[in-house]
Amino acid sequence: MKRYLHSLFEKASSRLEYLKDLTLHFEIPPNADFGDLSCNAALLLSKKLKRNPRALAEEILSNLEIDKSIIFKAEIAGPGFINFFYTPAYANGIIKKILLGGDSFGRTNKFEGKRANVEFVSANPTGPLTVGHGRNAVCGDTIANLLEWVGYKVDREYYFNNAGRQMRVLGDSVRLRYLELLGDEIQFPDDYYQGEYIKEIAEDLKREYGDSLRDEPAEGKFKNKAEQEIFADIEKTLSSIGIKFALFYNENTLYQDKKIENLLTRLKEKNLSYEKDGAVWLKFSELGNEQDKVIVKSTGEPTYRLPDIAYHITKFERNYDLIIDLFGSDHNATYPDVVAGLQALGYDTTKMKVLIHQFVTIVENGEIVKMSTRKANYITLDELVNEAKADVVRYFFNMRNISSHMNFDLALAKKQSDENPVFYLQYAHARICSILKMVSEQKLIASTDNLHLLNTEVELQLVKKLHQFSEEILKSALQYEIHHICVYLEELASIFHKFYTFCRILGAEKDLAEARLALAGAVKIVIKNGLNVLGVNAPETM
RNA sequence: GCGCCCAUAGCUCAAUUGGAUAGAGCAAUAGCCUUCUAAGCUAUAGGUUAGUGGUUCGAGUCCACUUGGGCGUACCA
Repeated sequence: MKRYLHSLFEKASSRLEYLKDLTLHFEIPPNADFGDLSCNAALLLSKKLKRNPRALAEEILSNLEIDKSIIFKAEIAGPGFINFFYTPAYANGIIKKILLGGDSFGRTNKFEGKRANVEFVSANPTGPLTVGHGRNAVCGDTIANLLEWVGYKVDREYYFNNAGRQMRVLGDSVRLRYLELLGDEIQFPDDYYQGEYIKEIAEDLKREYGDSLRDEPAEGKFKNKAEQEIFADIEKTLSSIGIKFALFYNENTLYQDKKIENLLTRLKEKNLSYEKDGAVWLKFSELGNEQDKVIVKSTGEPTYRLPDIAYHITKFERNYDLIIDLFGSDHNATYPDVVAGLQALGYDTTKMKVLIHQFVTIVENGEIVKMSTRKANYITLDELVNEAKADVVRYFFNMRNISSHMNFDLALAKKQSDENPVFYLQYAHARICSILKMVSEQKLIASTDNLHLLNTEVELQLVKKLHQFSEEILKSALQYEIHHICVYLEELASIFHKFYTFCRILGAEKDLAEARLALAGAVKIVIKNGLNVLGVNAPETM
């Protein structure tokens, strides 16, 4: 429909000069009295042309050659909006399109042939994933889904580091717990990993090797075993909420492949780095950032910025058209340096999109739970999934704008209460499935032959809501804002539940029943496809 | 101190490049199951969009300041 309206304005612009360099926006008005689509062109132009907006609207409207079979009414309202009203015949056409499109209705090929890389989670294997990681995991996966729905070929990627101080401490934590199991007296430092899982890993080692690891260094079997077991758990947790990564990129390979070394050379050649106090510094201040930062410590060890830049270079070398990083807000100070570095080296950073999500505040019994992997003070994602079900967890994280600070009330999540609207959506889907089962025993078959019989208020509303789905997908994908899908689905389900209450199928006259059946079938497809994007199941019964 | 993010109904959150009467769910109150699943529907109530000023035809949205919170601000990642 928007395409049609654009073409109308296109034609009119041959007579009205001022329409030529205007980017038109059609939006869905807040109120049905204002039509199905609304255009604020006159309001925008009135400022530029210094003319009365309503008069401008009159002039524009009289120059539009509207096809009455598509739009039966177009009128000026309020300060100068032009409101368009669809004919029911046009509106009903969407039902056929949806039934025809089926599982892929809503997909577009806008970005066909393009490749995207979405990096998310990227937690180092030092402990189980927490509820805090859940938001990153779910949102990242859903963004990847959305990109696939608009045509991208998407690689989900997990970046991790199994070297460095954190991992040394991890290995030594396991070593101490192992010695403890052998009966040694140990001093377990406060800043070591306190979690029970460390003891479990130590037990596994004892079972496997007996006491033969007494003189094993922390960074040998202890660290390796820890990494291996923790990573296995992380993958299992992710898989329990339907997330599977195509690629795991280990920071170590950057050293093995000499990418760090090469990067240092390039930075030096470009005169972007210098030595001071025995360390290597990068001239971030010259690149527009706050201050110069150390990239190689005086000990010879790189800081995280250097491998981060090297890592992103590999993404550019792998020729992605779109590179997405999803981080928690604790990274908001680090990514500008990485971007600046890449840009200085000549990479097209407009291909990159860094998304920052705000933290989840865990609330239990009215108190805020502070989480720390080190102190073993956390609630794992596993616990949450076990108690609240994967669908609830996914929906909960999907339904909020990632830039909003969200509270997660554990008690509520565990209760599986109506607080979580995912049931509302799933219930709508289950109700439709139930109807379909019923009618198959009768002699009713969904038909699009008599859609004009769908003429009650709620039926028309439902049809018009269906029109918006494809656009919601596209808009959400372009803005990387997944919560729009949830808002849309809740609105759709709400109208459907009204329809279910007021528009009976069984018992209605045959032609009407079959038309309503077609409408219900279309709603089922859209709800299922929407939930599919969110990674949430659409159950047939509840 | 400085930087980024945030503040909307009792609670959790929406609000389409700045647009029309700020909307949902939960909680509350009052109704609706002999008829396709009541995890549903209907109705009522709930707001100085943290505060003050500014920009303009028009501000929850943009700007300035104030207040309150989150995250950063390392030769940690």
